[in-house]
Amino acid sequence: MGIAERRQREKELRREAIIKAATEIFKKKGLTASTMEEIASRAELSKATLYLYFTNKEELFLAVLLIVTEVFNRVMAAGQKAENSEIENLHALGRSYLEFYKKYPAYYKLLNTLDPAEDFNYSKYPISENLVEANARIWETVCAPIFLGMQNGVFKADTKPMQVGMTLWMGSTGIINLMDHVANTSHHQAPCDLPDNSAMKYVSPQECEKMLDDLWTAIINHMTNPEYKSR
Amino acid sequence: MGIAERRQREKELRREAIIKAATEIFKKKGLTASTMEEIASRAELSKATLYLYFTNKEELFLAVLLIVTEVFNRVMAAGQKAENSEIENLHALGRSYLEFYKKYPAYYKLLNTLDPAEDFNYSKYPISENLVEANARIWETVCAPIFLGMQNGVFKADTKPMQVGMTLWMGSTGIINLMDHVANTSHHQAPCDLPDNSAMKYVSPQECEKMLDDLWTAIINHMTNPEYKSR
Amino acid sequence: MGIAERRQREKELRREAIIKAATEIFKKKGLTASTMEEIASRAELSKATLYLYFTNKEELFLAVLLIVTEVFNRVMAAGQKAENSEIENLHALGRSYLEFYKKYPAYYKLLNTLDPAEDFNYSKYPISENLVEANARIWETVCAPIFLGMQNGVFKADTKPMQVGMTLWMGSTGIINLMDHVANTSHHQAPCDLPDNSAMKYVSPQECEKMLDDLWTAIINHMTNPEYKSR
Amino acid sequence: MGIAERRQREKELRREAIIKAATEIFKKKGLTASTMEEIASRAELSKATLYLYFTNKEELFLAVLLIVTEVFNRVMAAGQKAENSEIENLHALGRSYLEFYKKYPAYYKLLNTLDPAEDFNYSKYPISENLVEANARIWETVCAPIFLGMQNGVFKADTKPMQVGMTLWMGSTGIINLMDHVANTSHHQAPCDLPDNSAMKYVSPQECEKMLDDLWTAIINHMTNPEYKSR
DNA sequence: GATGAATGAGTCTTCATTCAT
DNA sequence: AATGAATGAAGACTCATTCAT
Repeated sequence: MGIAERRQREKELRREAIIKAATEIFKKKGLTASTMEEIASRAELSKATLYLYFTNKEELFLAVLLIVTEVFNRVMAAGQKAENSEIENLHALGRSYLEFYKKYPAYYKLLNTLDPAEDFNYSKYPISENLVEANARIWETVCAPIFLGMQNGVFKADTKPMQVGMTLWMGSTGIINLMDHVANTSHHQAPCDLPDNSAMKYVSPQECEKMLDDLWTAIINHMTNPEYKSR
Repeated sequence: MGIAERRQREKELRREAIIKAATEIFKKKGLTASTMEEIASRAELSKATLYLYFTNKEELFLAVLLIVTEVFNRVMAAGQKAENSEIENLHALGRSYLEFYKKYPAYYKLLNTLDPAEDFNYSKYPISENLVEANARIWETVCAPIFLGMQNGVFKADTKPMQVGMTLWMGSTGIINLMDHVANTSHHQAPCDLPDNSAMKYVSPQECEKMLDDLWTAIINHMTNPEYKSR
Repeated sequence: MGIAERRQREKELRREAIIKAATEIFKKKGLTASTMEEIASRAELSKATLYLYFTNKEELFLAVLLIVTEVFNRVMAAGQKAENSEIENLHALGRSYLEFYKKYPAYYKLLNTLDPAEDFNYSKYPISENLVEANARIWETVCAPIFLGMQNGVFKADTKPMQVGMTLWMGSTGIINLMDHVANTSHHQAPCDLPDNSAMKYVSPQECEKMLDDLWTAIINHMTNPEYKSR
Repeated sequence: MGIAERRQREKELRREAIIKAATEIFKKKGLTASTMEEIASRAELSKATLYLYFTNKEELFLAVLLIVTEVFNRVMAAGQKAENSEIENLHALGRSYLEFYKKYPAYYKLLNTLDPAEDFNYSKYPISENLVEANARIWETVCAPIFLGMQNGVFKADTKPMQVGMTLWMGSTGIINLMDHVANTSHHQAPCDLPDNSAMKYVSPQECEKMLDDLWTAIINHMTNPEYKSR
């Protein structure tokens, strides 16, 4: 009995190893420029082996995307606690997003910089359904505290959940992109001629985190009914 | 005007035609997936001709990027007027960014969704210096009113220009991305199960524009000294 | 009967199952285009198992050919009866050939439409000797009544057995091919513009059988000494 | 003006060179086992060049088939003369077939031993229409004298043109195959144990030709009205 | 004995780039 | 200056075959 199970587990592990390798390569080069050869070599497997686990490059890409999205969901959901206030849970989402970026930078990058692959027909692959479902779950997680808050009267009645959700989302993404940019280019020359007190030239990661916090605070504050405002 | 000059002008026109064609293709497919064949055919030229104007695909890509950046600079600068207040000029930057997106969607997309081409060694190409320079000019344009405002006492002394600039930048990008996303997917189903008053389900482009305006207002307000605040 | 014997028998059965599966696939796609994967799957075995019974694809192909040839021999021989006249036995060969086609269409096809695989060095495989031997037996069967008839004075003394044999052979093959062609294409449109009485457009299988009979009759008649002619 | 024409002509020549090379390879190995590499190398061109002239291997194969069929048509039609009797023209068809085999053995082989490529969807390629048309023309050529002869009362009224045509066809093919077989194996050992007067062992090419002639004579005679019979 | 898993060696096809005209 | 033609160098994907269990 144990043998079959071990086999199964090993197979699962190998699948994950491939996905891990693929994640790195896809992150670096995008779908088109990544080669199965390179992914295989990074996974220390032969090219042909990849095809035992995935029908082709596109499907492997979707598998990667699915894992990334699921991990993302997990991280986001982990911060949500039923016993916390909606406001607290919303703030937690922001922190979780940041945490996700820090813990899985490759995943973050992949999620936010796909190449524009116009002819890629996702829907051809069964796995794409899981992906769509996982994406929907993201939105549910993000919007849940907003809805709850509206029902409980914490947030204003005219709040538009999707709008708020997207704003938080995109805004956070913008700032985290900034943080990432800063992290990766601090050793380059200054992008423009600034006055001499170069202390102000750059935004530190810490400052970015603060900006992120500010953004969420501002937006949440904006839709919170006065009697629930804390800060 | 002599023959040589006409020749020169025709050559310039052809170069631009190539860049125009390349822009469309690169936008649709990114650097790697675009082919010289397709670009040539769109420009109604032979593949070989492209190589008379650009040494290779990478250089053509940089040329496209340079044009895009320059147009962007032009649009951003066009809204700045010496006779206007710094606050007014800052707001104008936000409006110009939006205008750029609307007028040159292909350029906008290119500027914001490059594929991650790690091996692409820009610096190999002389043209990359122009690009770096053009990028620097963006920052100068964006930061100029902030600096000026600080010197004039309109903005708080502890304002960090780059930080503010980047926040405006990334935040705006986030919202415009959102708007673009909305524009391209408004016919799809709701991404999650929302309550029945579906009026609030989607963010309209108009709402996005408002969000953008709010963002700028909030940030500018934040750093403006009380005595200069208008709204 | 002991375990070893049962084992032996099971092994034989499995071998035959593989050959059966392979026959179908080879018939459909020829040697090169057939894959071990497909054969294995049709035999409901794993690919690796095939290699327990055959050293490689080529040898499996030869094994199939050998079986086919042996079955062919069996069918041809089955119609021959020592008590019958040579003329009767010759006619029986023609009927047997037709019977073989009808009973084992896949075998027939395989025997008559091999792909031209020039590099395939049969002689490398021991089994090829059996095959050569089996092929020789075909000729013996076919030529035997001719020789006998010549010895008995039934057939003319200047008859050339091989020539007659081959003529019968190839002629029959031609007609059976025709029959097969007709069977597989009767639903298509007429291959050329024929006059309206389309009754004559096609050759029915029955007509083909008649043609076959006529061919044999004509050839046999041709070499039969007048005093033995029956029809 | 001359330049463009020369270009055009050279291009046509190159196309033919590729088809020539492909014919040889396809004849030897069939569609599946032939490689573009080998064809290219035989044509003394690079692999990629083949793709300038044909969209893929299948289309190249069809192009080869089309050429072969057209040459065949040409050879068959060349023997037909309006001033000759229908009987004479029918005989000429048989001679032309033999001539085709002798002059273009590779073509003959290709036409008669295609591999069974079940999934090959010919109709996908525009060129397949030409092929279908060329095939139809074969039948028209073969059947024309039969029809004419029937109209003129030379052949019996109950003659079935297609049946006769196919019989001639397949019968001839059978005999020519035999001839080819003989030609290619005369150096092998005897396929069976024949008596010592081995003079009768083999059918000489000349004998084959005689057989062929006999076949046609027999069939034509069979359907000819008595008053027109010559031999 | 049977098989799941792995892979080396291709094979088709594409494409950036060069070159003769 | 422009281009048709040619090709070397990849890259996705396949498959016969091996091997550890």
